[in-house]
Amino acid sequence: MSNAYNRPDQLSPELRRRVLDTARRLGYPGPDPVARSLRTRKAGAVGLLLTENLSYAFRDPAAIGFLEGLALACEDAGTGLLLVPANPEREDVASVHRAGVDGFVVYSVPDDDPHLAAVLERPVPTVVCDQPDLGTVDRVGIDDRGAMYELAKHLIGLGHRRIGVVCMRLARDRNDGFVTPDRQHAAHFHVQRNRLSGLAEAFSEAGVDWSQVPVVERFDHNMASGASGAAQVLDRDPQVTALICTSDVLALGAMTEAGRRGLRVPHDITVTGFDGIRAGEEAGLTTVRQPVLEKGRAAGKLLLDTNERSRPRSVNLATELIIGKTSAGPRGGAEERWFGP
Amino acid sequence: MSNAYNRPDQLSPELRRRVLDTARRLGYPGPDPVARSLRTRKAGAVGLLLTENLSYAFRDPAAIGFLEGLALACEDAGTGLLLVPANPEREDVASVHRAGVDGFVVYSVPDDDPHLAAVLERPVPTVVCDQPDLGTVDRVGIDDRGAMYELAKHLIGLGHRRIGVVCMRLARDRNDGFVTPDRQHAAHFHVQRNRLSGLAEAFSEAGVDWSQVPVVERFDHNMASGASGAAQVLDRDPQVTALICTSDVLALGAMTEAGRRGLRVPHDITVTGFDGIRAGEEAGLTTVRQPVLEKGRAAGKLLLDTNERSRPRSVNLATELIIGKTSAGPRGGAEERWFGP
DNA sequence: AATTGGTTCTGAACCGTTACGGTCCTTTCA
DNA sequence: TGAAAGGACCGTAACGGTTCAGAACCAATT
Repeated sequence: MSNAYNRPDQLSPELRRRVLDTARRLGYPGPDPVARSLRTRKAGAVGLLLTENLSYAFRDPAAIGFLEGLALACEDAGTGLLLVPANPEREDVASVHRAGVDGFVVYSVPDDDPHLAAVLERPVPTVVCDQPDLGTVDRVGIDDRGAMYELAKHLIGLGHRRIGVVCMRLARDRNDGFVTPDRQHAAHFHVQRNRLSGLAEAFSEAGVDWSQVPVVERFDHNMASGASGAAQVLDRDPQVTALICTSDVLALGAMTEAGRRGLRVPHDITVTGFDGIRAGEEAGLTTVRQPVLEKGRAAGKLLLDTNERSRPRSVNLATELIIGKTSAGPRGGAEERWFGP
Repeated sequence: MSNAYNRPDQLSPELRRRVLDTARRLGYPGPDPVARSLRTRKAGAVGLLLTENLSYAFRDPAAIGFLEGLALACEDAGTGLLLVPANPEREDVASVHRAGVDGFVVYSVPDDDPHLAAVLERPVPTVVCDQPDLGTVDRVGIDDRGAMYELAKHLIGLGHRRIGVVCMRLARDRNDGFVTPDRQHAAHFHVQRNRLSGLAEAFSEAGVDWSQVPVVERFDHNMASGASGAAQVLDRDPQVTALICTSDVLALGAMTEAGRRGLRVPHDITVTGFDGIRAGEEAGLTTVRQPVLEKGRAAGKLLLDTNERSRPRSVNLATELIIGKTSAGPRGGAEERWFGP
């Protein structure tokens, strides 16, 4: 039977025809994919674990880019891509246990996420993305710390010393508000922790007391969060000359808030982002561009690469500092004078 | 063993602990999801079939919205979402056969697609989206024909009689160029066929000879296609007063091309789209808004609804005509005079 | 005629789980 | 004290394929 479907060369055409005929007559719907998977130990799909609600993946431009790249790699290999529902609110990891997949890609989850732990217990290859190097599984990421350090150096060169920061969530608990240095240091999101640490290092080197810098955290990642985060920073210290956001989406929201307050960007205030999404590009945002699509594709390639893997591989992709139209010297600062009246 | 993991009430805590202990000691990685699926006849996932390359789904705003809605529904039900790789170039339907899923959602594929046929042969519930009503499976869609008819009536009311059309691919073969009425009528994409037919009906009623209207088809769905399609129409007949596009993406491209030719929208030429995507909204595009997210959610709900289903259900969602800033009366036409000098 | 070689076909084992029914032991009540 | 009832535990049979060993058959060679 199995041979009739999958191995036509093993039997005579005549028998094959007869088998298939009676199969159809009996209403046999073709080999069951699950039974096949059990026997062959191949599911023909890779699982994607996201910390956010599944639907969030389709709302964040950077996540969409990552998905596109990952889908590209899956497509090339002819495997399916299973989006695993991992509600961050619940501790329920059953969805991870139930996922019939040949491997997992884990995208930007907090390092203490129970879903991540559940994935690592599964005896299948795994690639983590935007996570710390676990040493046991493959990793894809960028140098968040170095990239942010470079961006900070740019701002310092422009003369900024009094700054504010708006960042994404730092842990699984909701904490919309100012962030203590302790919380920054202990952040469970690798990406955010390293971006903040890059900033802290650069500004500390420039003589800024980092513990006095207002850093505001937002749980939800959307423009509204960027706007309200910027508002909170500006309420605390209206004198800041630059708002550094750890994502473009937040930065776009921050620009909205600046406009609402009559602050011109970059004349009155500098705003920077991170990611290099399309909307930011159109707004001329100063940011760090990271190859999100390539990141997804690299993750997929790593996972689906059947070659002998000696030890876990770690891939760092290159980023690019984009100097846009949203950064300039502080009001009355050095840069300003070159063009000013 | 199974009970220790899944049915703690069936055995004493002491035994459970002992079982789990030795399991860990033996390096048992937990129940195998595939074997479980085979036994319980539940895969815990639904499959999504797209006609395009998988990665396309993450590039088209309307598709992204649909995916978001579908993901929302899956999330609510705690099921995974398997993206089935169905390369339209190849006739290879193995990916459909290999997909271990409890049901399929089929999104906007040509009605003669072999992948669709393969899905319908599988003994699992199916929901088709933006497809003709097959009578045998659930369906979700909109009244493409009626919506486009209404949009056409709006343009006719403005005074447009000399129009051009840019549409998406009408069949599986690439045919970038003008479309004969025959090909329009025989289009294998339900959505495109009905939108064109709505247009044809409205303009015929207004005394326009539809067979003389330039209709240009583009295989790839992106802004560049919209631009080149518009160019082809305008080259054929520079006198057209309105460019009707069957999607917002194409319309945005058409507007780019108009600008390139020094044509002001809507003063010199009217451009309309279909879908109601964000970028179109920002551009003030006259279009038909369809609830893409709701469409995805409805498809998921229909599929995951375990209630007794009497006969296949068919859901039509409401659309809304959006009169934007890209439509006005033709040059020197009636509308123009009201505001003109 | 017996051996060899090759092809086609059949049957059984196995993949890892869950569902089900049976055994055994303990408790309860007449 | 004995029978009935109930709970805990265990063994086994599917689920539906794939794979592989070997049987059966036929033709060619010795």
